[in-house]
Amino acid sequence: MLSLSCADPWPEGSVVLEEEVVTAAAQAEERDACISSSCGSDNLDDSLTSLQWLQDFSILGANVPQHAHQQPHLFGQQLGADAPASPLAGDPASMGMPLTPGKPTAAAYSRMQPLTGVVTHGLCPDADYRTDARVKPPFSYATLICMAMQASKKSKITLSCIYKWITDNFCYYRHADPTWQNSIRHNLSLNKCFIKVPRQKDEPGKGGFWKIDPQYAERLLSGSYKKRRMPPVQINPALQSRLHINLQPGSRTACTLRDGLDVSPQAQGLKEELEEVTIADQSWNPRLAEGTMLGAWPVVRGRGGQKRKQFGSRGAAKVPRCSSSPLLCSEEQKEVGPLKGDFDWDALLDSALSGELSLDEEGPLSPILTGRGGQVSGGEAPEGTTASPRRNGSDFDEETFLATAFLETPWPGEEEEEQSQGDFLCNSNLDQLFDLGDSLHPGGQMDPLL
DNA sequence: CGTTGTTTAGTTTTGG
DNA sequence: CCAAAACTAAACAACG
Repeated sequence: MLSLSCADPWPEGSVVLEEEVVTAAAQAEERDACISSSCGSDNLDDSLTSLQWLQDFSILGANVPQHAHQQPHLFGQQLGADAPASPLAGDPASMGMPLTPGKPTAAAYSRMQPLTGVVTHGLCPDADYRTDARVKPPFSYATLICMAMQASKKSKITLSCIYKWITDNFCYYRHADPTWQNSIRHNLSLNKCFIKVPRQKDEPGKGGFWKIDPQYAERLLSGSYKKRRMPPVQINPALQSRLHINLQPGSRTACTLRDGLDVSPQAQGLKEELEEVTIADQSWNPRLAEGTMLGAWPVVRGRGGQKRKQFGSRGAAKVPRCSSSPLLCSEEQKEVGPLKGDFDWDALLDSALSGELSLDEEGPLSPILTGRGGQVSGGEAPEGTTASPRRNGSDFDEETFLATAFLETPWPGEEEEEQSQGDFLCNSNLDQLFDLGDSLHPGGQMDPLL
């Protein structure tokens, strides 16, 4: 019943490395990072950073042909289609938005698509989630949250930062009904993968921080994941109605990648899956797609959300359509900095794992057993033992696992944080991870545990 | 008052 | 067909 309510797939106790101690230093660090990012004055260089990232990414992809198909080029988009010079050119509403510079923004992903393995041919080149408000990103909320977390380069970020990252990187959400934020919050609260890190009393600002529960990152390595494809592309109803967009269902999304998918052997197997997945439209890395629960969307999903609910009931007014929105307080604006669109699953995982190993950003901390429940700031009995029925995260793990897979190599240029977060997932480890992944999905089969 | 966080409940989609 | 997962909606409390 609950969206993320699946019982904890992993019975083991949850070992949350870090106590919910948000040290002043950590906070300062976070702020600093934020300041130097999208919210900062240097954000004007968004395009440049994005390109830099893109380039780095492509290079990485090239270096790792074996896992090329794992590259996050899910954002089908033609290279260059989205001129970095105009980050949100396609989104009038986003004009002036301090796009999170550099790093894998949605657009960046789309841009690099052609540079990455498997899904580089005949894939849906039109979808640019960063600028196209009509297409709902194929990411689950959990994935979006994780992406934001990863992008922040910090193991923990605020809710507002998550909002910001999402709105900055996904045009759809800038125009979508604000209810998605409710879903984000719901996800954070419900998903076992996310841990709430209370804000220190002396720390100004509202709400706490959120981080990924290391135990889930760890479990990613165990291949404990299932797959589930995301629903079909959803046209932003709000935007659509607002702009009276003349959508041509299928035109944008109806693309196949059946042609020219000659990649690694593994890709072969994936290809089938891919076809299955992309047959409908969305085209991107099958693996990533699955990992992130992207997957094809067979049909335009005219989902119930709006069906059941009346817009404007109560959320309509609270959502900022633009990153500079009132959604964020000055402090939070800064926090968003690190979000720069930096999306490195490796780092994310690394961070999480490191955290578990007391390598969390907040400094060496002794691993602390804590229950997941955000409230649990201290140590609580391993929740994993008592699989909370309301907790879910299986897919998240899957997503993270897979997402991490393609990002086997750290982003060049991301050194700073990466290093600070430890090298737990060094190449060797990643290799293992990938090996596991491969072994788990022979022939494209993604359900080792199923 | 708005944001944040929790919780409950219903709907839709997907995979087995 | 069923269960699980993902999503949506909404009520409500706490907090700044």
